[in-house]
Amino acid sequence: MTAADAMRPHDHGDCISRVLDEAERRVSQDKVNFTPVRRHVLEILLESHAAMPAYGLLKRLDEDGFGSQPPVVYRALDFLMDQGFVHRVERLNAFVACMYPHEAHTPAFLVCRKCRSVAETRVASAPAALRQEAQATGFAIERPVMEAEGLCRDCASREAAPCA
Amino acid sequence: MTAADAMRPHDHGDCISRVLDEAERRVSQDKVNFTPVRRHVLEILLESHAAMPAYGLLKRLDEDGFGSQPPVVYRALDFLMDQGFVHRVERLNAFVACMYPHEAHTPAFLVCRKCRSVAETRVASAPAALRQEAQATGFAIERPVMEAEGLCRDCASREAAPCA
DNA sequence: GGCGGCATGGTATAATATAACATTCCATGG
DNA sequence: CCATGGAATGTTATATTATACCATGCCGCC
Repeated sequence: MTAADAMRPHDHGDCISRVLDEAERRVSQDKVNFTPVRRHVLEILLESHAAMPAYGLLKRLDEDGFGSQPPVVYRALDFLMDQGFVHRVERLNAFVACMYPHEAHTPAFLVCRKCRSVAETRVASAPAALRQEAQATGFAIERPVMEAEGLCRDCASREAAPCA
Repeated sequence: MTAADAMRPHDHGDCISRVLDEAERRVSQDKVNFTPVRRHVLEILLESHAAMPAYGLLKRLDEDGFGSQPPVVYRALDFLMDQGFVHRVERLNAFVACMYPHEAHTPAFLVCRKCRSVAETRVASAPAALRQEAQATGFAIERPVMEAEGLCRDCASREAAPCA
């Protein structure tokens, strides 16, 4: 699935089960502890390709009978990010399920400033200019952040014809 | 000045006056309104190459006799970002003075996760992979965000020899 | 059994950001 | 001259995001 695919209708059940399967596989392999809260947070995020703020997730957790306090969701998110199942979208202070949990990658996002939809794509590494600068200054890059804020196709057409 | 230079001692008064001069020039040219609060926020940010959180700036504004309420600083920052005099570092929810206010550019940052120092460099555009994805999905990129979290040279050496 | 590590539950509070409304100043046109 | 409208500011209140900290339970292991 590419980011372009994600923006079109598709069999979303597939996304969910592919990712969850991968998570389960890793659990048994790496002995990581895929507890109910953690799993549930991932499931919620997988319900859509949109980024969700921590407190949106927390509300869901509460409704679904898990804890209702901030640390609950932040702990689960920390775990899921460590495992690479979830990414943080810095521009939004929000979180998305990773669409490529089975392959190491540097994620990059297209973030619509209007509807806040998020498309994930993979890139090989940080931009060359940034890597060079890092090299020159002795800076060790650990986590590149690549995001682009803009307008998705749908919002752009709505902006062009505001009467719609 | 390159990011590498910023990380070394240098005549910092030069940085300040170069940037302020440019700001003044643009003010008269573009008829933008470089009011005292706005100017003071820029001056504070120019005091160092570090990123400063909004409430750190606000504290300074208050001490220096400008307003003490959040909107004061956020409005000034919005203005300065529109003018390209200030960038927002998403990873830190913090702000830095731009080191290249006289040239249009896409900024990119190296952000130390330990000391939170920030080095700015310029890149030509968003990474090719992201631009391609945008093209494919009809997404219009307006503001690329490129940051790399990691360890600066100083913090790395301190981490290696924690007894220091 | 006791100990250590890990996960959880929870309180409290810190840090970041915006909404909304009132006021002032001043350029511009009637 | 003065009305009017835009831009900047002042201020209150509140929303949103995040972490510090302490207590408890569970489980594997020596």
